[in-house]
Amino acid sequence: MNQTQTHRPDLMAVLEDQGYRVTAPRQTIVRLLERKQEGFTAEEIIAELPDVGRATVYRTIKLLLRAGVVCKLANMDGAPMYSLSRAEHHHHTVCVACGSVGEFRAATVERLLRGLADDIPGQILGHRIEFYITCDTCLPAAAS
Amino acid sequence: MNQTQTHRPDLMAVLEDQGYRVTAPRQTIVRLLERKQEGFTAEEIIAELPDVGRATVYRTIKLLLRAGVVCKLANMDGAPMYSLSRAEHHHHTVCVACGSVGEFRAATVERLLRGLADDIPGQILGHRIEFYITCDTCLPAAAS
DNA sequence: GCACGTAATGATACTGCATATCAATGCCGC
DNA sequence: GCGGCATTGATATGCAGTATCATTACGTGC
Repeated sequence: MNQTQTHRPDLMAVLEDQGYRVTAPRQTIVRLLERKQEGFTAEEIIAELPDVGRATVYRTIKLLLRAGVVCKLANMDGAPMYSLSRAEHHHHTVCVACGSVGEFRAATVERLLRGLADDIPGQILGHRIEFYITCDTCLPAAAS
Repeated sequence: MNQTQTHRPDLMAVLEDQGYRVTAPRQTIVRLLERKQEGFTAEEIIAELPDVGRATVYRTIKLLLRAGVVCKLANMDGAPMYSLSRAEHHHHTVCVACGSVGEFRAATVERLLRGLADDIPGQILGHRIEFYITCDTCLPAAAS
């Protein structure tokens, strides 16, 4: 539950472990992502890397998604965004002001999920839980 | 927590209350929506109502969204869908097999939200909670 | 060190979902 | 009946993402 703790994985190594080649475009993308503190959109990455084709950007993001080191989420409007993930199973907080994405894995959530199994008819396959916040850093500015 | 209980609002009356005109296209759309048992997509509505322009369908859905009688949600793949809403504040279960949307408002969820306020840095503005399930009706078929 | 096969790339086109534009129409009050 | 605003729908556009496909790069076996 510490938002500032950043265990940043070596994304390229992750891809390599999965048997993918280390190529120049992939390294370019991955290096950019590793520097991102906030959530990001695919189009943003594409714009920042004019020398890499859009297909490659989307492909690489998809590889990272499958590898579990990147998460796809949505901002409050439902627009898609991505964020690096550090923990295994977690949920997200998205600051509507600065776009920073936090992860939390409160024990209460997991307890809730177990309790809810009785409340929900049928078999639970998956869930989506996201919180939209004004983060501590943005709160002072928002108050003005 | 009763999925089959359907208090179906008169959608046209809702729009009228907000000061919008009762027009033929809007009535056509609204009548179709009122018959929907499952979640639906905008394109589905557009396809079923060839005489109504797509802009009008999207516009009407947006009016209903703002009025709070329709909810926008996402299926497990993240594809957007809509559903009529009956209760005030609730969350959704989406059956991945038949697309039926259930609402639940388990007390545990609200308790969770209050407890989480301490865990999450900053001020919570909103959240998104969706469960993807195989509903009781589809379970037998899924087992085969 | 070369040839072959597969992985990867990127230009382009396309799909799905949704909004913007805008001229035409319709309804309402006066 | 007229002036004005709400509404409509055809069309264009935008955004997110995938499909296609010819070309290039890589790595492995020989």
